[in-house]
Amino acid sequence: MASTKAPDSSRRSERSRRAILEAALALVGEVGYDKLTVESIASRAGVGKQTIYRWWPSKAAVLLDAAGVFAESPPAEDGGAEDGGAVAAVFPDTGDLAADLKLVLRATVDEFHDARVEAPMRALTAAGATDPELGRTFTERYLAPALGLYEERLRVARERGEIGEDVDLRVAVEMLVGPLHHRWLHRTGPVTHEFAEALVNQVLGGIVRGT
Amino acid sequence: MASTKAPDSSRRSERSRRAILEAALALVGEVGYDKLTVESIASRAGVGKQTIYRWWPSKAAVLLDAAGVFAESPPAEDGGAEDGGAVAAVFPDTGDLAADLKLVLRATVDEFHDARVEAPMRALTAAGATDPELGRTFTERYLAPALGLYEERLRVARERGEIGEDVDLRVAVEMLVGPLHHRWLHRTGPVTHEFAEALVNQVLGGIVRGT
Amino acid sequence: MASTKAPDSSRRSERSRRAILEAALALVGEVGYDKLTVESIASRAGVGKQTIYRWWPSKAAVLLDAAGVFAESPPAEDGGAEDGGAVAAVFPDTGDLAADLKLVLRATVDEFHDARVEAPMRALTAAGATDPELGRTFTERYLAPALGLYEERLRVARERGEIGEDVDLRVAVEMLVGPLHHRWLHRTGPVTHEFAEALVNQVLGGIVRGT
Amino acid sequence: MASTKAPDSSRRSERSRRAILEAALALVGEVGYDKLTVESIASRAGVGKQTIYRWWPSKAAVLLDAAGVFAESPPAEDGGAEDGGAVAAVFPDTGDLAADLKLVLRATVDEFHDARVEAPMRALTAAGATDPELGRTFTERYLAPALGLYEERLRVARERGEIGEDVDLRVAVEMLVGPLHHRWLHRTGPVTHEFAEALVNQVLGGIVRGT
DNA sequence: ACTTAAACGAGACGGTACGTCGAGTCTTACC
DNA sequence: GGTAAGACTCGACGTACCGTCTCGTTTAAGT
Repeated sequence: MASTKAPDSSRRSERSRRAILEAALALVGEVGYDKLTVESIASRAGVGKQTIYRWWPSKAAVLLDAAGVFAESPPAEDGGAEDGGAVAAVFPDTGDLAADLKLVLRATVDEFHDARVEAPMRALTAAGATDPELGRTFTERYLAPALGLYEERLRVARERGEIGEDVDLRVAVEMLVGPLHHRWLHRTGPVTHEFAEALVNQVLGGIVRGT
Repeated sequence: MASTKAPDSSRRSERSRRAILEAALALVGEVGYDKLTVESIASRAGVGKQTIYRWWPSKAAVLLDAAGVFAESPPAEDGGAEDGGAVAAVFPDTGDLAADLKLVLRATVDEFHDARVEAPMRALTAAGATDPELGRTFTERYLAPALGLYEERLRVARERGEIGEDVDLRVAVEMLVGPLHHRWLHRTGPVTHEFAEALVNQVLGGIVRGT
Repeated sequence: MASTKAPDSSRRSERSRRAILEAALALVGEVGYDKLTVESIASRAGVGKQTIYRWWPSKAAVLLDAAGVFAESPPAEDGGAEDGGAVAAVFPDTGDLAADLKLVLRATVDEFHDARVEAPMRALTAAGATDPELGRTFTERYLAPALGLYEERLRVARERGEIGEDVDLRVAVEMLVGPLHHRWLHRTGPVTHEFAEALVNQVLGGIVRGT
Repeated sequence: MASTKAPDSSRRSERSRRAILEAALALVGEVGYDKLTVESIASRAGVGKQTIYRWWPSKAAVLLDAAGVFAESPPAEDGGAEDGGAVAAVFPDTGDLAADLKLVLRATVDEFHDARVEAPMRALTAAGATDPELGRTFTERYLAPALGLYEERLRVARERGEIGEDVDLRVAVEMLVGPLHHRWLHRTGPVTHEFAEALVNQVLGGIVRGT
């Protein structure tokens, strides 16, 4: 079932692979996505251009993989809250739904302010907005799993009777995540811990005047 | 006293201006943002490249203006719900807040499915994600005014006592708009009228079990 | 009858044209034909690559034109013996055929030793050997006219009764020019004035023992 | 005492060697010298690139050896006139110098029209024109021995008193061979048996009117 | 026959140059 | 002086080969 010209991945140079991903990550932070060139990645990584084109179809795809490098190892200094890469992580469950959500959203706010995260994130968002295939991959690989964790936590809450039976959890997840992303992406207001907390409060409680 | 470089806008060719904006709009729909080139816009518009560079700093800026052309005249066949361009429009106020919000969000859903709107919208979102200046302009010119209309409507509702005194209206607006944009942008789920309605219901009522 | 994409030669930059031809000529002398690259020509000439590709189909074609630059003007310090470029020149006719031929062939020998001439000549010979189209052009443009001058001089000599009626003049021309080129090209022996003179003597008189 | 890098030629694969030479010969005929690549030779020969680089320094060197394959065995159907490869052959000596020269030159004309010979010959001529080292080798290996045979035949003729004492035989040889090569290489005229015969006649008899 | 080191096929690697595309600037002729 | 046209310099594209460098896998000489 292999494609007609697939390179032999067993002979792939791990050294080059990492150098490329790290160069891409560094450069997108330095010069931005539009001015990021495959040539500059190759040169920074000390690699031939062909080695990039052999394994990735576009600079966006490189960045997509590069984003995954985060989750793997490098800046893993703390012990658990790396929910951005959010592949293997588990959502906190202290029993207090509001507190758990606030914790996670506050962490997301922090990530949005981390330049090492923001640049590739904006780059991938931009690329995915325009290129459906890439967008789909990005969503499947990183976004959907993260949203799944939210949903799971909400489901548990519902089983505990904390959430209404008729609530659509997918919608609820997007109510938590969407506004934060929206404000960050479009700069419609300050992205702060306060915003995250107000958001959780209003999502949980609704905005209409209580009876 | 005229500066050495400022073009004299009084002698500007309106004919060329419109041709350029329409060509840009048409082309972004046909080939996508990445493959949209200034040269192709010039050629399609029957215009010299210099005429584009004289009046706009980048292809994104052209698109930014082109998006405004929508609101002005061409596809204005219906009677009120053109909130995407949303420059001069007024938010409906039938007295029923939920119904009004659903009406507007349903119209937004429809716009998201209109190919003439979606391509430039994604293009501008992508461009704005990466280019802060352009993003800021996009937000100020189109997004902020639209959000302002939401906020105004909510403020009226609060004055009527329908909304809690301690609700942050900016946050509330983003709770309505953010999830819809998020789902559209990242394709995390179907963008439907049902989604819009469930969203309004859950935003207004919250998701925690009522006492 | 114009081709589909012919550039407008009336707007061509003469400055760039000369810079390209001179750079090509200089470089082929410095690094040889095989290592001569279009990129290096462009860079040396201070010109975009595209400007080369716009006007010439290959580096060989550039060199072909560059060879013509010789005949035009630059190293024209003397007053008549520039028989290498030999486009407008006239064959000497002092009345003494042998002397005239020796004069010209000696000049050719000198040119073969002039590095400014040898490098492009070898380059064009090599390119023409392999690329029939280019070879044909080279022959028509430079070689055939030069040979024509020889033939003309021989014809005059025949009219004076100095050459046998049944002699094929084209063959005779090649008997004069071929051996010199052959020895130069294949390095089968020293290319000297003595060789040129012996050649003329033996061509005129033949090699079989006189009756 | 064995050097660190010299490959052990006793273990060399004769199978690969022949496959490479034949592939090179076939390919240079099909695509020409410039487009002939080491990679294509390797692929056609079913051989690793390294096996070529281990034994030859360049594609020209491969071709140089490949040319020798001719003389060895494959197209040797006739009985004597294979003077192109001309390694072990002997010049005919029927006693009639003119006839012998015409025989050989006519055979050379035929070879120039044989596509299996022409392509590699032009390739090697081109390569040798530009690369002095290779050119020297080509001349020493193939050309000089062939010219030596001519010279030998002429020397015999001189000893028989058929050729003038003061004739320079090296020059005479080049008078026979040079014009033919020149006309073939530069396409300055038809390369025919008639040309070969006129050439021999005029070389022997000279072109000035007999007293 | 068994061992073992070199040659082998394959092909990934760091590079250089290719020929093309488009960006943004500049020039020319026209209106 | 704005405009259509398009040539210009520049930089990046994605591809093709270069010559080098591992990888297993033959394969043939020496035990």
